[in-house]
Amino acid sequence: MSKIDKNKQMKRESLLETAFRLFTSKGIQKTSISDIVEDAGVAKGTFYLYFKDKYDIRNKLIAHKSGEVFKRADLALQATDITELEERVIFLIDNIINQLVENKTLLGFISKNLSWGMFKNVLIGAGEDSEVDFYDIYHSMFGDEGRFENPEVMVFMMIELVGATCYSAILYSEPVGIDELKPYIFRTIRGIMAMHRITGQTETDSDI
Amino acid sequence: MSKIDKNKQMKRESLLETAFRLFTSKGIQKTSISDIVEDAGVAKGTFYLYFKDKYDIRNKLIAHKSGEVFKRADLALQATDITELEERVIFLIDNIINQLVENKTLLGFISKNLSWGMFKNVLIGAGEDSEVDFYDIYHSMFGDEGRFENPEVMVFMMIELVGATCYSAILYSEPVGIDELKPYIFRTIRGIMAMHRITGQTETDSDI
Amino acid sequence: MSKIDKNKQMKRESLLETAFRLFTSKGIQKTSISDIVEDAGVAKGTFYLYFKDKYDIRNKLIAHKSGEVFKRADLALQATDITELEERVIFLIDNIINQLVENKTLLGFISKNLSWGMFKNVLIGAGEDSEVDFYDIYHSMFGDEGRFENPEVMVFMMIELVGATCYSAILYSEPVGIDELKPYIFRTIRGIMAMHRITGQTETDSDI
Amino acid sequence: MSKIDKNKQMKRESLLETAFRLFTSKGIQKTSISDIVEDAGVAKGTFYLYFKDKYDIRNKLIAHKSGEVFKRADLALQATDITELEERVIFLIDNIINQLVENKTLLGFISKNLSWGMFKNVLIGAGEDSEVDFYDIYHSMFGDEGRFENPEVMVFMMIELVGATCYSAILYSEPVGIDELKPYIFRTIRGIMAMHRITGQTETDSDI
DNA sequence: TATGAATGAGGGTTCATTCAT
DNA sequence: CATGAATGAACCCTCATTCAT
Repeated sequence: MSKIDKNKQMKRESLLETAFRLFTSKGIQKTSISDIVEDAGVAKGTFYLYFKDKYDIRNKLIAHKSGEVFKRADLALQATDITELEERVIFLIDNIINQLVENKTLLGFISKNLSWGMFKNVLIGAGEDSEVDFYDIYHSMFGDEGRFENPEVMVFMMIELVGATCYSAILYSEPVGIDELKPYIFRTIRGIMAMHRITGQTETDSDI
Repeated sequence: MSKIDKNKQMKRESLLETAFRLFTSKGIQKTSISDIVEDAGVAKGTFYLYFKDKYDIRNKLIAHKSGEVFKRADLALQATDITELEERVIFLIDNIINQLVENKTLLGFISKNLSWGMFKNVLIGAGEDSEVDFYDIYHSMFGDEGRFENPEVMVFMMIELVGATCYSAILYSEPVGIDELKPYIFRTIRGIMAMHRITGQTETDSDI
Repeated sequence: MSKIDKNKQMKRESLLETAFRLFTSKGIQKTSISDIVEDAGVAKGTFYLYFKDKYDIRNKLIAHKSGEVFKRADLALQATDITELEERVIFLIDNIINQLVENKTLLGFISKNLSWGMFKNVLIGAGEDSEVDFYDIYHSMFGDEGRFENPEVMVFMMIELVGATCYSAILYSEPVGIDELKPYIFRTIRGIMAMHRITGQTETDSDI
Repeated sequence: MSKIDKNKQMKRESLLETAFRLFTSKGIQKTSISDIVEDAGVAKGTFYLYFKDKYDIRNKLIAHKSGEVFKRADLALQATDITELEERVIFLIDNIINQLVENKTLLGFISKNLSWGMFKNVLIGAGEDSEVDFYDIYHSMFGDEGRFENPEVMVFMMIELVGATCYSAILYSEPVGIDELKPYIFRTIRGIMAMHRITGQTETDSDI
C-alpha cells in the first residue's frame, strides 16, 4: 500500500510542479489541462482524480509557494540574533524581497494571485502540510503582546504595500529598480509600525 | 457624413458600454466577443471594425474609466479652496476612494487591471479624448516645485498603497471596512509625503 | 486494446474516405472540416486527433491513393510475361491511364495535387504502409542497370507528360479523347526512352 | 467623358495590377478582396463594378499575362531571320522558358492556372485587347500548310510538356535545373514534331 | 486507480457581399 | 459612378470534461 500511496503522491506532485512551471512560463490562461498532463506524463483523466479544475490546482500552488517563501524567511531570521521587533519585521521583508528578486517567475505568480484573503488562508491553514506554524509566528510577533493597536490592519497594509510596489520595481524597474525603492519601502514600513504602536499614539489624529 | 459618423460613434460607444458592463459583471475571461456584440445589438464583424480584440477594448476601457475617476476628483478639488499641497492630495485620494465605494464594479475593474505602466499611459495620453490634462496637474502638484526628492516614486507608492488596500477593504471589508481603514491610509500617505519632502530629510536614515 | 485500436482505425479510415469523397466531388477549397466530420459521423474534435488540418489529410490521401494506383499497375505487370524494359514501361503507363479513365474523380484529385516532389515521397516513403516497395521497382527498372543516361530526368519527363496530357484528354476530351491521344503519348514515351538510352546517343545533338 | 473613362480604366488596371501582385506573392486563396481593394486604393464596392468575384479577376489576369508572354516571344522571333519551322518553334519555346526563368512569380501564376482550355481561349479571344492575333500566328505556323497530321494535338503535347516540366525545374531545380533540362525538352519537342510530320510517317507504328 | 479516445459547445476571426449615402 | 460601414454565415481550432476500458 505504501508503494501505491507513494506513487499517488508522486503523480500529484508531478502535476503541481508541472502546473507551476507552465503557469509561470505561459501564464495561467494560456495553460490548458492538456498541457499540464502531457508535460507531467500522466493521463488526462488522472488530473481529475487529484484536482477539481485548473483553478483548484492554482490555489493549492499559491498557498504552497507563498508558504515556502515565508518559511525560508523565518528560518533565516531564526539564524540571526535580532531581537528588536521592528528590526525582525524589516529583516523578514528584506529577505522575502530578495527571494522574489532571485525568483522572478515566482514573484509574477504570487503577486498576480496572492490576495489578502489567500494570505490569511496560508496563515491559518499552513499547519496541514508544513512544519512551520505561521499562525504562531504571527501571534508571537504582533498579537499577544498587546503592543499594537490593530495588528491585523498593520500587517495587511505592510503586505499590500510591499506586494504592490515590489511587483513593478522588480519586474519592470518601474518607476525605479528595487534597490532604489527599498529604502523608501523600509521607511514606510517603519512609519506604519510607528503609527500602530500603542505607546506612540500621543500625537493628535487629524485624518481629514 | 455627419450622420454616418454619428452612427459610427454610437456603435463604438455601445460596444464600450456593453463590454464594460459584461467585464464587470462576468469577468473579462468569461466574457466573449459574442456576448458583447449580442448585447450591444451589432453583428460580430462590426466589433472588429472598432477594436482589434478583447484586450484592445479592455485597455481602452481602463484608460477611459480611470481617466474619468481622476477627472471627477480633480473637478471636485477645484471647487474647494484648499491650497496646502498635502491637503490637496489627501482630498483627491479621499474623493477617489469615495467614488470607488459608490461604484464597486468600477473598483473591481480598475484594481484588477490598472498597473503603474497603465497609469502613466493614462497620464500621458489622456489629452487625446479628455478635456483635462493630467500631466499638467501632476507636474504642477509634484514636479515643478522641487519640493520633493523623488516625486515619481512618491506618487507610485501612494497609488499602489491606496489601490491595493482599498480593493480588499471596500469589496470584502477585509481586514476592516474602508471607513475604519481610511485614517490609517491617510496617515501613511502623509508619512510618505513627509519622507519625500526635501526639507524634511533631517532625520537619520537607517534603512536596514 | 485491440478493440479500441480497431475502433480508432475505423474512425481514421472513415475520415479519409469521407474526405476523399468530398474533395473529389466539391473540391478541396470548398470542403470544410465541418463537412468532413459531419459526413463521417464523428465529432469535430475527433478530426484533430488524427490529422493536423485539411492539408494534412489531403497529403495523406494523395500518397495513399497514388500509391494504390502504382501498386495495381505493378501487380498487373507481374501477371504478364513482358520482359523487354520498354514494353514494361509502356504497359505500366497504359495500365495507369486505364485506371484513371475508369476513375475520373481519382484522376482529378491526383492530377491537381501530385507534384514531382510528392511523387518522390510516395516512392521513398511508400514502405511505411504498403506491401509494395516502389523504390525497389524503380531502381530495378531504371537505376541499377546503367542503361540510361539520366534515369531520374527520364522518369520525370514521362510522368509529367502523361499527367498533364491525360488530365485534359480524359476529363474534357480536349484536344482529343484519350483513345486518340494514347498512340501519340506512347510514341513520345518511346522517344524519351530512346533519347536517354546510352547506346542510342550516336545522333548529333543540336539542342539550340 | 474621356476623363471619366480614363479614370475608370485606371481603377480597373490598378485592381488588376494589385491582384496580380498579391496573387503571386501570397497565393490566390490567401488573397482576399479586401486585400486587393486596400492595396489598390479603391473602395470595396468598386471592385464589384469591374469584376464579378476573385475568380473573375484571376481568369482575366491569366489570359492577359500569358498573352503577353506569347506576344513577347513572337516579337523576338520576328526580329530574327529564322525560317525553318522547327527552328522557329524551338526559338519560341526557348524564349518563353527564358521569360519564365526571369519572372518566377509569373511562372508560378501561369503554371498553376493555365489549362489547355484556357490556352485556347487566349488564342481565340486574344484579339479583343491585343495587337497580336495569335490565331493567325498559330494557323500560319501549323494549320494551313497541311504539313502536320494533327497540329492541335501536337501543340497540345508540346505545351503541356513544357509547362509541366519547366515548373518543377525552374522553381525547385527538381529533378534538375532548367539549364540541364532544356536539351532534353528540345529533343523531345523535335521528336513530337517529327512524329506529327506527315512525310515522316513511314516508320511502323507499334503503339501497344 | 488510471487511462486516453471521444466529445461538441464555444471560442476568435475572416470576408464576400450589400446598400444607403 | 463610387463609397465603405455593416453584415452574419462560415471558417478553423481548442479544450474541459466524460466514460468505457
